Amino acid sequence: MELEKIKYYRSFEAGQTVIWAGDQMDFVASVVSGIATLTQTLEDGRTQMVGLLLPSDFVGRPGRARAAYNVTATTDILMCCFRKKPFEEMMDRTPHIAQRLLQMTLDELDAAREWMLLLGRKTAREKIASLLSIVARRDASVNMSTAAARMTFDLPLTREAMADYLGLTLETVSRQMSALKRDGVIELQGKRHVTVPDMDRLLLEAGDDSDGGFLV
Amino acid sequence: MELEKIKYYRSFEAGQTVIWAGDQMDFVASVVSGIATLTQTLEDGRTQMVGLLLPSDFVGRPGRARAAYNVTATTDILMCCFRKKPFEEMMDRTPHIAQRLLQMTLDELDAAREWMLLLGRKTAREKIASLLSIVARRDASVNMSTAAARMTFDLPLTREAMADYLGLTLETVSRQMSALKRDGVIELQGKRHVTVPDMDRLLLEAGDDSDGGFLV
DNA sequence: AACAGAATTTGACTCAGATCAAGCCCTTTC
DNA sequence: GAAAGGGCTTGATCTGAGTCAAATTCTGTT
Repeated sequence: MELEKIKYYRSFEAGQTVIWAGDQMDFVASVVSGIATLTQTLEDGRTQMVGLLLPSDFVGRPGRARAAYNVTATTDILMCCFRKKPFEEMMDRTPHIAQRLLQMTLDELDAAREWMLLLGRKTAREKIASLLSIVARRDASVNMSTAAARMTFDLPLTREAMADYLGLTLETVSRQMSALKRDGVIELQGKRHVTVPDMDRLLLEAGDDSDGGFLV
Repeated sequence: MELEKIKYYRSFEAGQTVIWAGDQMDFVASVVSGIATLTQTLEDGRTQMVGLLLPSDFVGRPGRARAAYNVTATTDILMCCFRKKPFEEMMDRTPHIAQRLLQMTLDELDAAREWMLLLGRKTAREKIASLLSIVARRDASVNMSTAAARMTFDLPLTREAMADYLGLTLETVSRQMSALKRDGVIELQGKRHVTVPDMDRLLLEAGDDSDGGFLV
């Protein structure tokens, strides 16, 4: 594909900021490996994560000069970048790219709206359960494990990052994790490694309709 | 334009439901006049508005059979509809449409993310002030009035709809409206007609960076 | 192995916003 | 013009999550 010619790679270490909101951003990129976060902040420092970037996710917006959000590497991360100008020109010539990007953006919009419901209306416990089931689900799709059975994964986020994602404080996140553990909904090996003995139970705690339509 | 040939109009009265989440949806549409809302609900009835549809906004998703959200007319509304099948075929043939749709979707995504910050991190007072400034801003762009001066508009939403948008209860909305009035940030003529004597003051109360980048 | 610093947990207390409960203000309607 | 109902306001009280403040556990380092 023609895109190959204009791509290059950049890597960032865990904790590094990839882009600051408001900065000039002359490339678009997609995540190859690792995890990054999109965050917004109020000037007094309150911060809200507005997106989680997983491998294959796209960053940047054609037709916009400046970054709208902070992008931070949560783990070591490798990104595949395209200079924006050539990318935009190619998009004009190759309808397929715009269509693909449209599908991805619509998926992100759905995920954002799902998250609005969570932020606006769910309790702290439901929020935590929702986040855990999303991470579990993603892991399941990668490891093609069976759906409702026992399930194990690593949390890719610190308690603080979880709090920023869920619109909570890190103390509340910690308390609710402890509560879910005490109630047998999850088991913890260390702080980050989680086992879910009964996925349906977790989904129930998340408060969604049982079908579950998260994307992220 | 070729789209003209497959379009038709539908109108709905204030309060009517345009589409239920989960329903078959064999058309896409754009709002001609009036206002509609996109809402999501948890099965116990908690509801969160995830989008506000104003004239020129687009509803529906190419490549998806069922509606993801409830769409409700807040005012009498006129929509311009296209049957989905022909619309999708046309999108394949006409790259321009996909590109235009991509821009609109990216704008919606930005708005959704701005709203995530509001839902996750703002206080009730800031939420109300934010909503008022968005409505005021939209009105200003329609009526091309000057920016920071005295400004007057009608709220297109009931207190309950405001609550669903902001992730609050209608009592809290009412109390905060009263508080903003008491503090001279807004003036009320009746329940729905609002005057903002000092737009900068309102923006300050909304807690955003002073530049303000809301889209909706 | 002991130390330093970060990440996390836990406790005590506070408070913003929810809940429950009247009551008020408009329209509409009979 | 009385009644009825929807939309809104206001008050009293309750509570879930925030805040402040220590512990505790984990990790990497010297």
